[in-house]
Amino acid sequence: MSLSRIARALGVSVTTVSRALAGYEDVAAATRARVRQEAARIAYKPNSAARRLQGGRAGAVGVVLPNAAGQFDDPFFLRMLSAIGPALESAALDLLVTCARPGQDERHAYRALVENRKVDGILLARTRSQDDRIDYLLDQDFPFVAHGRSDTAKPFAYVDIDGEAACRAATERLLGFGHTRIAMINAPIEYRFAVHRQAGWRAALGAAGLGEVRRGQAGPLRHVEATEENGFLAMRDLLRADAPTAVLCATDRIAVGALHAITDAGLRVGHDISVIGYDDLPLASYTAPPLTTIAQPIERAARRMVEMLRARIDGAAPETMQEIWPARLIARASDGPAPDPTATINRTETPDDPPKLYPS
Amino acid sequence: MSLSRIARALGVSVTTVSRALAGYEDVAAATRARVRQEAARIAYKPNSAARRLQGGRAGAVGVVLPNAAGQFDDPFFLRMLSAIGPALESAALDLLVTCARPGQDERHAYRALVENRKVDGILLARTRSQDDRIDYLLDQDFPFVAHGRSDTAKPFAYVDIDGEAACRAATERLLGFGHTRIAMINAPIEYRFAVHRQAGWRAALGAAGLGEVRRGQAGPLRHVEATEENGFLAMRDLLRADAPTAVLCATDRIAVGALHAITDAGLRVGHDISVIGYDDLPLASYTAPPLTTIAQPIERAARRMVEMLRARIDGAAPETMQEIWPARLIARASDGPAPDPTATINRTETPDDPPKLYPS
DNA sequence: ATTGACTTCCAAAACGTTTTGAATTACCCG
DNA sequence: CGGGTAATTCAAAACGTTTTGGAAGTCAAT
Repeated sequence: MSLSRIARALGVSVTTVSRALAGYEDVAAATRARVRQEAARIAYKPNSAARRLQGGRAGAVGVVLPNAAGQFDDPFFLRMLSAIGPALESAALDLLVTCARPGQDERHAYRALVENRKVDGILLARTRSQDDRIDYLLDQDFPFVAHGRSDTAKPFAYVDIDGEAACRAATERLLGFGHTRIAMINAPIEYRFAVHRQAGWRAALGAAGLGEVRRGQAGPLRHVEATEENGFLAMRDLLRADAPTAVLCATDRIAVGALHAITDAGLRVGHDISVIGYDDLPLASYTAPPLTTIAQPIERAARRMVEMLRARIDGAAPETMQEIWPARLIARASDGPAPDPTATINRTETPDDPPKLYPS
Repeated sequence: MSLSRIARALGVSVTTVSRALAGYEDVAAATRARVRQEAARIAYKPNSAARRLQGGRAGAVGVVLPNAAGQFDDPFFLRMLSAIGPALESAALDLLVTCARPGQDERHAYRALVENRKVDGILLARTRSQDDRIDYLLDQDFPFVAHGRSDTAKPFAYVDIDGEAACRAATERLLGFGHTRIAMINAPIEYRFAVHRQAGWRAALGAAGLGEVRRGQAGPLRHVEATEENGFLAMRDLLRADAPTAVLCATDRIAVGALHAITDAGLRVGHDISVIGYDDLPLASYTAPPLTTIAQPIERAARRMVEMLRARIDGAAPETMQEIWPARLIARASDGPAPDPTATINRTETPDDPPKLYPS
């Protein structure tokens, strides 16, 4: 109704209008100007459905949010979205968001996106070692970029953060403080990021001669879906069973729960027990005490993922699009020197000297 | 390429295939069955662009996320999205997400959605009293549903939470504890929810005979964009200038910052100063101490908004789609009886008895 | 005057649906 | 056997764009 309307008003053909607006050289400068002016006058906006139908491209990119506790409700996804949005906009791509519970729902969501040609490419996060979604997309030869690695035969494009190095550094920091019983509360091990973070932690323990990591030994280990509540429960359990003096948490949300369990037990975070988180949520500066944590450049990674996806959509090969970026430890007040062993003995009782959160 | 492919394979017309799959009665049962079978065999999926072009509908709904601190990064939006997603899916509508900084960017984003016919309707949240977006959409007669009210001449569809009643109840609770200097750290007053929450707080103070709400009087008041940091700064300022014994925070994120400022000053939350938040983030159970706060049924509201939007898209009038739902106070441990006045006098010094966060 | 090269324009096809209006066939009734 | 009704099918148009493959016109060189 609209290109044709301009065409009619000006007495030229639809083709000419189309090409004038697209800036082709084969339309006279004068005509182009007239077309442009009329288009502006009636505030012409191309119909995106028509454009897509003709062009064979959806002009959109898809993201499927995992709709489950510890997943989608994680601020992580908001940060990703907030960076993806503007990056896509500058590429004139729309962002199609779907929600799906991990499992069958999720497979269905990806199939719907691909098969109905609703999007030209997909961004996905929180990769798993064995990842349905990635297997499917590789199998379909559909352009996608992941945040995180996965175990696959064929290569695919990803940006990942080096959680292994980061967690190794964090653990070494704790070792440097003199801790010898350093627990980890990790996310479920099927997530690839959990594998890496755990590997870093374990490597640091091993290098320090605390290699035999078994229950009751140098490195007690728990796996939970990453919510505050699960962090709380896991920490409470650790306090009962394993008596670590330091805990590395796979996410800040876990750490928040852990902090709570520790204070709840009458222990002082940063004195009796050190805690290090991962994510550097805005919140992390405002826990009690402020959380030492690991910051990842999520926004920058997301922007890079969009760049990669555009290249993939244009047919570029994924082999050269595999990047691993460093994370950075942010030292705050939730960790510190290992406690004097004698002080730790009666740790289950309320200490005589109650916690003083912000020593002046 | 696809309806026609089935048609060719079966030796019938495209029309017949289309109508068979759509379930029209005017195609013979036998034919319908054959078509269905062939469609299933080649895994036929309609091309959504073609469908949209023909139908004149976008088959999608838009959400513009405000990309600014204290806004988009608020878990509030994630909760909304996670409820909107499934609700739309059952209506076979896509969700188009755009990010935009409030201001010119934002206007542009809404115009793009409407003018390029990318969506059939829009959902928006965090309404302002004078709201560009709403004015524009009303002016364009474009279907939309808001989370929150606004000052407009024409009626529009919304679901809102009764923040006024909730904040009035929360303030009354504090009054019942014997507090007489009850501050509020509110979000910027241009947000409609801030207006309501403030009105509830003020009404309760007024009814208690503490009506003269002025600086230095019964109800010190601050306005900040809703981040932890701003909550922290505002609370610190309040402690210096106004010495309230209780603080009502417009959001949990503000409350988290406020808690921090209070403990930082050597005061005990729930004893020296009571704090009540608003949102009931998952986090709220895991602050120190656990936060008394107000819970809103965001997910249910979001689902209802989708229902309304579908009706609006189908042409229903907005007058009957204006609902205000109650919120609910969740009592935890961050509030309690007003402190003995004599104890409050030397509140700026570190108390002899340091805070004990979790009294047994 | 013819040829060739440019410049400028356009008709028509294509993308994959849905809808409209009509054609064809089959059947029953008088 | 003619006429009407019902059941089934389909050709064509429409949605709004982009692309393809010329066509028409102009100009300069031959």
